[in-house]
Amino acid sequence: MIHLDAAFSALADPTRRAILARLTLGEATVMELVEPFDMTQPAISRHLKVLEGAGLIVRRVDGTKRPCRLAPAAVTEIDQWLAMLREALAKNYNRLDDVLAAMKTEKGNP
Amino acid sequence: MIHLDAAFSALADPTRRAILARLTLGEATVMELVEPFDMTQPAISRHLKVLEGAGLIVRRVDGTKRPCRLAPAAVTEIDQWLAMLREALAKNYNRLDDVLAAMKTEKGNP
DNA sequence: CTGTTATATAACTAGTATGTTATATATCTG
DNA sequence: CAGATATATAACATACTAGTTATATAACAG
Repeated sequence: MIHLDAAFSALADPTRRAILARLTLGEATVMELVEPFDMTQPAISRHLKVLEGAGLIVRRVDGTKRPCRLAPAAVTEIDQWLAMLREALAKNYNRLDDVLAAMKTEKGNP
Repeated sequence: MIHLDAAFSALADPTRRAILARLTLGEATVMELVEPFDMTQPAISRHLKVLEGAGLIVRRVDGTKRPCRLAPAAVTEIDQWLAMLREALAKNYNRLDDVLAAMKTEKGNP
């Protein structure tokens, strides 16, 4: 679980999430990614570096271009970590005493 | 998808992830959460505020205590958003041309 | 070789995050 | 009521983030 910090942190930025959304349509070069986002090329380049460092994308070299595409590594790690929360939430949902205790204190205290 | 920024950002911090992990075992008060983390109480209180703002936990009032437990809201949103990436990754996995193109450029360029 | 295109890096600024200590508030306990 | 306990808030320092402009590097086109 080495990437978790970097992965969640990378996903916390809306520009980076938008970049990932764009990449679901397929590979894109840096300039192709700069275009839709009203932002300078160095800014996007750094976002890409962050995404790459987090294991969310990979890049290949194609002449002077560096096409990016989605990578599975980080998503897998995140999924595994979230599984813990999902499991606990599912369990709590079935424990009525929690719910009842919450209702009791939210209403009138004795 | 209002919480996405806050949720991913909240999860980016290892202390907050550890708090959530602790909460999978069940409700805990602020002081109970302070204890295992070598950090002051105000620091934990703020982490809890962040987690609550992100929809990752909820708190009830029990006298002078404020027990926290996991909430499903944020996890659901995150899961929905990640579904997009998972889907795209699954699709790309089947597109051999991508893989071949990557292999070609990674080896010898003509 | 020269100019152009694609990308990366450096240096800087402004805003935000995270921790600390000190203090306020509210409930419990005797 | 008085003191103790549980939590929140304020004020502050430090460090990180994300953007900018200017510049470097490297490959392509002619």
